[in-house]
Amino acid sequence: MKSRFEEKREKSMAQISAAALKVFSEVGYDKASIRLISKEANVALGLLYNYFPSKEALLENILSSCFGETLFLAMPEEEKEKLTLPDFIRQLVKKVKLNQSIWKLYFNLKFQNSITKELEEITQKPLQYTLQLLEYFLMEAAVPFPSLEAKLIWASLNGLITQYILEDNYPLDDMAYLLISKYERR
Amino acid sequence: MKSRFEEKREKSMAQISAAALKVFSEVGYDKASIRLISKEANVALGLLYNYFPSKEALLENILSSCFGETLFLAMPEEEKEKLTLPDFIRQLVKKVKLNQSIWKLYFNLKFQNSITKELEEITQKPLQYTLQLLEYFLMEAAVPFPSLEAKLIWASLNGLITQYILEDNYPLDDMAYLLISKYERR
Amino acid sequence: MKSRFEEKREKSMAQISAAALKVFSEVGYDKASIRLISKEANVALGLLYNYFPSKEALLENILSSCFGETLFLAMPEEEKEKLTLPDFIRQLVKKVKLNQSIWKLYFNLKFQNSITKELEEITQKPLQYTLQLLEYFLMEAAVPFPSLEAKLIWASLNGLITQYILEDNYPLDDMAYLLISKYERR
Amino acid sequence: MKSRFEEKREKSMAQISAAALKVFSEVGYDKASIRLISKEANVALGLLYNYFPSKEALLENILSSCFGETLFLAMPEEEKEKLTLPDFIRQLVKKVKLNQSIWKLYFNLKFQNSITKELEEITQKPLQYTLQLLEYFLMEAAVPFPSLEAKLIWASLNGLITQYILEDNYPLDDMAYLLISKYERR
DNA sequence: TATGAATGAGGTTTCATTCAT
DNA sequence: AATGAATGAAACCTCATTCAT
Repeated sequence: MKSRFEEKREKSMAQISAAALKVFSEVGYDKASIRLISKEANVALGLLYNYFPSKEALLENILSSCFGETLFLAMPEEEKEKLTLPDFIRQLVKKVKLNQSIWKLYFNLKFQNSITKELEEITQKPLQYTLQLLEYFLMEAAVPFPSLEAKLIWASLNGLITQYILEDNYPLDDMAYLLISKYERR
Repeated sequence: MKSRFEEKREKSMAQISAAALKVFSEVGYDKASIRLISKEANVALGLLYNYFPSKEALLENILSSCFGETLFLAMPEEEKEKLTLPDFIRQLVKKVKLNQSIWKLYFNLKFQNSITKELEEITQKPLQYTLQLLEYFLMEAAVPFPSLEAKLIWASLNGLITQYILEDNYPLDDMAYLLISKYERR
Repeated sequence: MKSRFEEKREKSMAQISAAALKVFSEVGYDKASIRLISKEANVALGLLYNYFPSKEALLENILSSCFGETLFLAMPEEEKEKLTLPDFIRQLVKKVKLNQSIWKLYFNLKFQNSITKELEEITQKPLQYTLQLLEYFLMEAAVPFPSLEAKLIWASLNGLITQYILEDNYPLDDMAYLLISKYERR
Repeated sequence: MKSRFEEKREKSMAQISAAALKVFSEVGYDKASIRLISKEANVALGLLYNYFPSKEALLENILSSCFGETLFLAMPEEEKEKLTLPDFIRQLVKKVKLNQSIWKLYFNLKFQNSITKELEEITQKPLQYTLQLLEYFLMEAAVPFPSLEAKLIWASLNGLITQYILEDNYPLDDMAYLLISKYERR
């Protein structure tokens, strides 16, 4: 059973993390001041430091707890075998739509050279895993140059995601459908 | 004929702009301090303010003088008619390789919500023009859904560009070739 | 007979006081955070404020309960008459060795101008008493300039104590012996 | 010839250093806020960081430029040979009177455990040199246990200095005379 | 034109203290 | 009595910008 304090802790941590993710993704990690985050979280300026030793640690915590899930890292082996490329894309799109903030934050960090070694470790694994998954699908489908082709699909998906993130009303579903159609019958 | 002062002005402005673009793209706009820029430009700390009223104005100047050229805004109408999609992609790739910094800066700003209305105006026109160009090619080639398809190609190209910018030794040429091959004979 | 609550009170107060003295003397009063003190005392962060209204009050309590004893304030008049200067020095040295922390804290406060009027009152009396004691010894021994001489001995002792506190393996006993030898046969 | 800027630099650095030494010695290094120092120096809050990379660097600069001189480190060898113990003490006293602040700061740091390795290096050399000088005098004068005796004199002098620093109207000259008299005719 | 010293608002972080439980 | 989450003032430090020379 959770103690009274544990509950408060978790509630506050969740509030702060959520607020931080929101602010990080909205204005960028660097411009997201602690003041702004705490205001967004409706907590006092210094409370953040009860839970996270630094702004950077807060970032790492958010990424490590969220980023992997937005890709397919957690998927069990047996499900992977049943998945097809179209499924994969459709599911990825669904996940992206639910996790716009984390994707925006990720690209923000990338284009800011703010990815430290710790963050690199957190983000690299799911990304590589995704690429391997793509290669696997293409090999199964006997597509030529499966590795190169996987890279292309991944780049295209990345492009779609960034457009979707940056542009209001981007027709992500249509685009995904179009992309899928290119790889369906081979 | 340019006066001696004008020459000095232009030399200093060029030095500062070049240094600023370099630093902006390397560390990101926000983390690029005026001190760092002036050091990189080998000029005094305050000189920048003789030419640009603010850091943001400097950014605008850089983007407005460089960004359009990296796309096809300056291309005359008659050349446009001779261009084909594969040509377009190849040339775009070439331009991207020569202008990595400006692209990196552009994405940096985008993912930071640092694009003000002024910057939006500067960057939007070339981008829309590019999309129109793509649509034009696809209509010429009688591709179905030319508008949607143009969007997809553009997203894919964006994806390739971001990968190229962020990853060492990304095989951009191979990827571009693969992308082209998908649209060549239809 | 003490109630259960009183026992708890006293135990907690003692724990906190002991921990505070340790931490104060180790890192200095200013840098000794309440968090560190409570951790050292194995009590909750806020418990301290059940017993002491402020950090400063805690300090005052510690000094007023310890500082006097490390000098000879508590000594009864009849013992004082039997004491000689060598005895006094030997006993002082012994006390200093047992109370390094309190001495270190005292000097820490002194050199920080953190001695408030309240603390001044607490510390001044034992120190003056000690000086009077020294004068008394010297007058008994018919030393010329007993008052000035007392000041010199006290300064020398202070010097020895600070060296002992600040330097590992300082030969305090040898030094005290040497000092005694200067005043023994007169 | 000094440039306009060099002059300003030096003037500001001197102002800041002087103010810092004053404030450090008055309230202690830790409690001496940058705000207070800049107010005392009549400069803006941030100017300090044009000249010193950090508060600690400012401290090091002050100590390394002042501390050595307050002892006898700079004294040439031939003068050292002409010096006697009484001379030494008299001169030391004179120097202490002129450099109360630096001495107070030194003790403040010592009793705060704020002496870093860099500061240790800066202060240790002059102190050791002083002790060696004392030993030299005592050996010349054929005093028994010259090394121990040097330590005692040094401790006594330290004691006198601290009393002088901490107490208004402490009769330092009289005390020094008395101390000298103990070592004069041997 | 060019210099860099100077300014002060605002960044991240610490910490004495309060208070609901 | 005891807990530790919560508060916000104030610490050190950075940096865009101004300005006298």
